Amino acid sequence: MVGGFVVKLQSMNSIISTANNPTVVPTASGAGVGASSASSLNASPTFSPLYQQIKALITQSLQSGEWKPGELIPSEMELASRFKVSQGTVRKAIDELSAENLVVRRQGKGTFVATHHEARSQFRFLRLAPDEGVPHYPENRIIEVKRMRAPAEVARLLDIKSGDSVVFIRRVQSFSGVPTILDDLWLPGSIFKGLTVERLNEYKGPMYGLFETEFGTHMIRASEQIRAVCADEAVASLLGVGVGMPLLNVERVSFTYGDKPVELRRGLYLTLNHHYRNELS
Amino acid sequence: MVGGFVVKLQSMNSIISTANNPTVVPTASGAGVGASSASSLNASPTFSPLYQQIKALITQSLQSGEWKPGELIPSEMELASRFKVSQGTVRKAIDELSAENLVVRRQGKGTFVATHHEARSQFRFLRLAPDEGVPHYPENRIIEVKRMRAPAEVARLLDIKSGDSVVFIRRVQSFSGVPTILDDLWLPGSIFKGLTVERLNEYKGPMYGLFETEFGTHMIRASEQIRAVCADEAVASLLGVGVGMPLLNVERVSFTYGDKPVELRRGLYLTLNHHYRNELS
DNA sequence: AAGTGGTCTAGACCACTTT
DNA sequence: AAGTGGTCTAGACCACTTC
Repeated sequence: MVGGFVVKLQSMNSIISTANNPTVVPTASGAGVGASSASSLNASPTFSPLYQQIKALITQSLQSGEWKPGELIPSEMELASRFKVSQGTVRKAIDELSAENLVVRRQGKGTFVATHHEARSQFRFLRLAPDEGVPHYPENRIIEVKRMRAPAEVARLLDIKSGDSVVFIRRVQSFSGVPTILDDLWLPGSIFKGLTVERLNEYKGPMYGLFETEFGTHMIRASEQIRAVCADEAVASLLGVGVGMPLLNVERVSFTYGDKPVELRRGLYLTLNHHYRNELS
Repeated sequence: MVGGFVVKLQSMNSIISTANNPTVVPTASGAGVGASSASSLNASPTFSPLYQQIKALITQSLQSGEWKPGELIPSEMELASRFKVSQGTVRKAIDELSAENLVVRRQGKGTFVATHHEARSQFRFLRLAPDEGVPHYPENRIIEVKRMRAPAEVARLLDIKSGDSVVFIRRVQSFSGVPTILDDLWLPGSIFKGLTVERLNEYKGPMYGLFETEFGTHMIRASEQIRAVCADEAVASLLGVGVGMPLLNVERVSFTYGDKPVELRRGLYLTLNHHYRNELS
């Protein structure tokens, strides 16, 4: 990435009225971004503010891997000169990226690409907390890893074709030795080639860290649906509880850049001594 | 509120060093920002940035009822001149208040105090969504309203004394005629005087709207803990399901300005055709 | 001392709403 | 036309980190 490709305008009107310019105005060195075509007939093409365009450009660099998780990105001043905009505009773009947890600012040091290898955001995606005491990370036990063909429902949620290869993982997580979470995961086979039970067991730390480091896939957000269910025989046996024990059924779809789904997870949570915490604001 | 009492500085150092000023300095005419200097002793009492102080002042006006829910607050320019700071600083303060849903900006019209009487934020605190189709608001049936003395646990969560008066409400909410939510609520008696089953039944719309309008208490955030339980006989009967049916147990504490708890709610959700939705980001 | 992000200001113009 | 919030710029200084 060298030249800034940015459209400096806030609305279509200004351009049109000023002169008979095309709907897109290139800045010093480039053609426009978000410049929806140079069509003469424009049915309200909705332009973004400059900082939104800058934000999109930065996000592209994150997605393309130009800057990898944990790495330092260019300073605001440097990005400003690269994109030929003011530092304040870059700042506003990064403000939003920071609010969305895509990057992390550190005063005096710079702005870093967010990573799952940090205690800071360790509990962002682990919502099960103990009723008493402080949260801590569970122990991991991999039950099964296999490749299979995606059932229709799994394929639909992962946005792949039914029958496409997926990696299936079953694991049990325990707190202080007490089995509490039974997770079933389905991962797109095209992304997670070579994922084995050995690699999963070798890896200490959060699984999203492994996804990030070993498979170049950084998860940035997830959507969950929660229901109450009863343990059947198989589940009860794995969690060491009686059949019929009420459990939280947490179905999660995780996304990477560009709203691309990269994980489907079905968790069964035992909530005798833990609870799913949620802040509504 | 007339004069702005605002400390224009970013750290304690500047104050102490400049002179033997008190820790708070009124800004008659806008003394210099960040009058830097060398300090003799840094006790590190952590000063807030100017915009945080402005934010706190605005929040006070919200809390005191100077501006009521739904009302227009003074424009950014007016607040800037009132507090003797720049418009940009007021803007940054309001940016955060807006992000926290305490106020709502409307371009061209002004900034309004957030209210629960709006379709916009109707589903902010109703997280149960249908598995199929679009979300809609449930019908309400009040089962019981009574005053009682707060049990120890209820008192603890509401931050009142055990035995203090509380209003207890039980209601069932239905979607398309199907009973789905059984709510038990405990409200501090000191705030909710004169709350009767008639008033609850008269009132159409979200209960937080009634709290806001009739009792001057605006709920701004809530904390939930979710568990899986099984329906006992009483619950099963009210929800029209069999004993042992798994249900979500959602325990909520709601807060108004100043992190003051104003509601304790225990909801039991039937999740056969609905789910609790949650976005992790 | 130099470089980074964080705060504050001042001014310009745009987009939207109401008068 | 006037007033509001929204965007963009430019410059100053502060706080923090590293050299």
